[in-house]
Amino acid sequence: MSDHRYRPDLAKKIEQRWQKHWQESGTYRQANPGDPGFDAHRPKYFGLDMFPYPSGSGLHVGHPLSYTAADIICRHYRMKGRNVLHAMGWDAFGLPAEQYAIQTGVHPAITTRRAIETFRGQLQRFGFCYDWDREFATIDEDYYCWTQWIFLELYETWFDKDAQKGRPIAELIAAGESGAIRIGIKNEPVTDGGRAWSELDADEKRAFLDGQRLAYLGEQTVNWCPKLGTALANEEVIDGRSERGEFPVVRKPLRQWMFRITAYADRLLAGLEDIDWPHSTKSMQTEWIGRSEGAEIEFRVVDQDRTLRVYTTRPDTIFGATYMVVAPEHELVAEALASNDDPMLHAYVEAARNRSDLERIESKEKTGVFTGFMAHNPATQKDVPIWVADYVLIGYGTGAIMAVPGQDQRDWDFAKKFELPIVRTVKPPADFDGEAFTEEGPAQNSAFLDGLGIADAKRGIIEWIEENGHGTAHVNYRLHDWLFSRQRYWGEPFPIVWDEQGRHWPVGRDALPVQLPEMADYQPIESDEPQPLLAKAKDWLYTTAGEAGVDGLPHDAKVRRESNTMPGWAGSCWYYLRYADPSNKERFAAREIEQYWMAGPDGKSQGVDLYIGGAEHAVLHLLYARFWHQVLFDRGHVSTPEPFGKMFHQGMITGHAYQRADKTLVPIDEVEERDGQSIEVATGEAVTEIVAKMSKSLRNVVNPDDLLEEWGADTVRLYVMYMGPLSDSKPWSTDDVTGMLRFLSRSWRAMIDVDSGEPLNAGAADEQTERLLHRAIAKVGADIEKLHFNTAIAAMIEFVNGAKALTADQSNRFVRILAPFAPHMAEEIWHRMGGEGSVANATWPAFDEAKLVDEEVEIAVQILGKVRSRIRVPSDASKDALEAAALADPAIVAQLEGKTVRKVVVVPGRLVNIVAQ
RNA sequence: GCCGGAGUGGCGGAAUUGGCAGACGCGCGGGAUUCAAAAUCCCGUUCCUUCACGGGAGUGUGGGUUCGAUUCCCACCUCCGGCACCA
Repeated sequence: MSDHRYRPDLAKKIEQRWQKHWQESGTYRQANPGDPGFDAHRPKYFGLDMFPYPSGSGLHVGHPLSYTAADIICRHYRMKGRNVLHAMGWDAFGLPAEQYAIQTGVHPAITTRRAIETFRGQLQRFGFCYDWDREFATIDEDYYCWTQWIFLELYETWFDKDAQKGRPIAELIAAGESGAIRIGIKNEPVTDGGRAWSELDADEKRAFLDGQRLAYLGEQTVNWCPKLGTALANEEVIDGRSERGEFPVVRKPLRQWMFRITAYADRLLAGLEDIDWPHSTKSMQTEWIGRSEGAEIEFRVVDQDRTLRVYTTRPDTIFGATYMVVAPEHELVAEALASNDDPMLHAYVEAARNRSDLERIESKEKTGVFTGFMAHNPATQKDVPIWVADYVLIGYGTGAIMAVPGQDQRDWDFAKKFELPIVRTVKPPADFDGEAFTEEGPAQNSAFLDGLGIADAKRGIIEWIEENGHGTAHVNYRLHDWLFSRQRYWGEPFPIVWDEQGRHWPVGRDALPVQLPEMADYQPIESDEPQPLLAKAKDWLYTTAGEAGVDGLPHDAKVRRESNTMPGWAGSCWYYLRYADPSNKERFAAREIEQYWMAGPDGKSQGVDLYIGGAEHAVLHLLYARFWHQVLFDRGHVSTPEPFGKMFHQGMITGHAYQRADKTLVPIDEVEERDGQSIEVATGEAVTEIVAKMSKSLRNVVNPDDLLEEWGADTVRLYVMYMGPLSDSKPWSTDDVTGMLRFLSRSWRAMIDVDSGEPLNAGAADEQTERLLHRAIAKVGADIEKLHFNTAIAAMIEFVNGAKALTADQSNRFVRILAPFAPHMAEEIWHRMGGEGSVANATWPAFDEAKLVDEEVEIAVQILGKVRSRIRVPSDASKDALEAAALADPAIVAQLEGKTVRKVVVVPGRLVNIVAQ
């Protein structure tokens, strides 16, 4: 009876022992520049995992998937001699934690800390090589102090358009004072025209500066979610519902803290070119930013003292603008309602207002009503009607368009329905039988533009528009400024106070953090009107300038704290920087430490070396974090222009479910296998097995704790990596896990005597085994770097299956390539074999190129592309030798009888193809 | 509708530059060991055809380029992800 076989029980014992040992001896602690024992000559590797949100329900199988991948990479580079930064922390502020606290009636500070404990415990049982000394949570005062500090940096930065760079507000003041800039009519900095800084009074100066800050108060139509009791960013609203909870969202004008992310639109686009990210994610960001070039054109409204400004990407078609359309929320509509009592108009606007975005999207049938106003088309000199219609959106461009039915299908549909005139200004080809013509063609019916192609016509008309004062060329973005305030409790307070005149003041850096007040009552106020929860904490809310640490006001001046909180994204925007230097009290991270881990010892690295995480954050976290990072870079606080040099998305782990004939789904526990058929127990009907998302309702969710209990961590790590390519979505199949346990068990048996538990050592090395080992070392190393973990594991399996008795030296090398994948087993064997220190610090084994090829190879001989025979030849056989050997092969000779050989194609080492007829 | 990605055995998947399709794992079949079972080990396992040797077909479908195509080109189908009246 062998007591030392590798089974789950032994695996768990080994795993617990080593996890304890690693923690106690600080095996995975990584020294920083300046620390004793730090080797500054080694290259760095910064492997980053997505910042987990510690929810009350614990880890999900998606976490171990991407975390194991990063763990293998980090362990591999460590063995290759790099300093590796790999840490874990907690994204702990935010709505879900607060919702969970409300459900359970326990304070979010408690539920969140508890959830963190659960998550940490679960992650530690996987044996990940995090440097736990670097752990922090966004709710730690030491951390959110710096989140507030970065907010103040954005507050004190303006974007210099000419330099395409964020600069300190102090430089803007200096430029004003020196006369280098003047203040234009739209309160923007200009070089000529406008007013001098000295002509402005104090309030005007303040308004000018506030209008330039990257963090500013904007009166905006925001996405208000009554159910969640908070406003949401555009990115958090999907089809008119909240991303979290899927509650209805309505539009509401609100004065809120905003980030001027639109100023960085071009920088955010340009930066994508320099980073190694999935193409799909780059294009999602590009589309989200939605840059387009065109013109803003002013149309005089007939008999009214106002103009109507439209944005168009096709100013060249202005001669075909036969009517105008404004969105129902456009201010001109309010004026129309006041001066026009047409019941149709009133009814339409009322209906449009009550129509949700969802309903608008669902029905593409064009609707609209004439407003009663006419606009003057400056190109045709004709007056055209202004309609209101909900196919024009208030949130894009100016909320108004010039309608050109001849060149725009939407306008065509509308014009047809309401019998509006259509003028084609681009000549379609003779055989064109479509409706609106949107392709390239010569201009017509367009006076001085006639005959020009679209690009030339655009240039010509923009010149004309600008010369005649009708408008200007304009670059438009779909991206909106980022709404940054939430009306909830569980978030970072803003480092801002309000004085009695209603002016806002920054809290001094020395007074940070502005602590989140303890509140017993954190129930949200479900309401149609925004009511920040922190306003209920009166003692905290009302204070003095001195107490709040505000410069520029008398010490005893009464102030009221900003009662909004930051959204969940705040903490995750910069956490990777804090991993570098998590306990720094003077700075978010010491300069030289940040520089080493982000830019590298040679300054050439583009931030994080590998960031593995889901694709669902493509336009949220990944865009926001880039924006903050670019601002910090412009202000000289970080050393790389981009935060994440390489990004990789893992696929989703799905589950199985069953489908009835009518396509409805059946949970897995309501189906039985009978005679090889899947039968729904309740009905006796046959159902088919399909792949479906894991969900509680289908009862196909896999719990990581159960997996660890049943198999042990090393087996589970191997299985999630072996399922398929990391980036693919793939179904969980518990039956397959056993294959990985068998592989580990065989590996163990190849190196350890299962009767005595002592390491095995064959007397002499078997040459074929040695070759297989070299091949495995080469393949595993190369595959890890390519993130091809499934084939790396297959290579190790092939080695173990093909190996004869191993020498101690062979075991020693094999256990080192196994170590990144199955670190506990590898550590155990390493020590039983008398290895020094931790296998995690052993060097990656070398291989000999010469041992990768066999001396003799079998190559295929084809006739007309079909394999007819195989011959064994020396692997370095020449072309001529191969051809001769192939033509001499008896099977080939027989096949060629009566045929003429026209050509022989020889690929050395691969095959011979004989063309014969 | 537009933009990505993907379609390979019963299942998950593998295939350097265009060069032996199905590595590796699961499952399944057969055998060894065992009183028996578990575990383990060995052999087999794309489909059709043949007693067999062998032959034929085959990487979503249809064409094309090539001595040779899972790989390149064209058209189409299906699935997944994203965007969607963006002027």
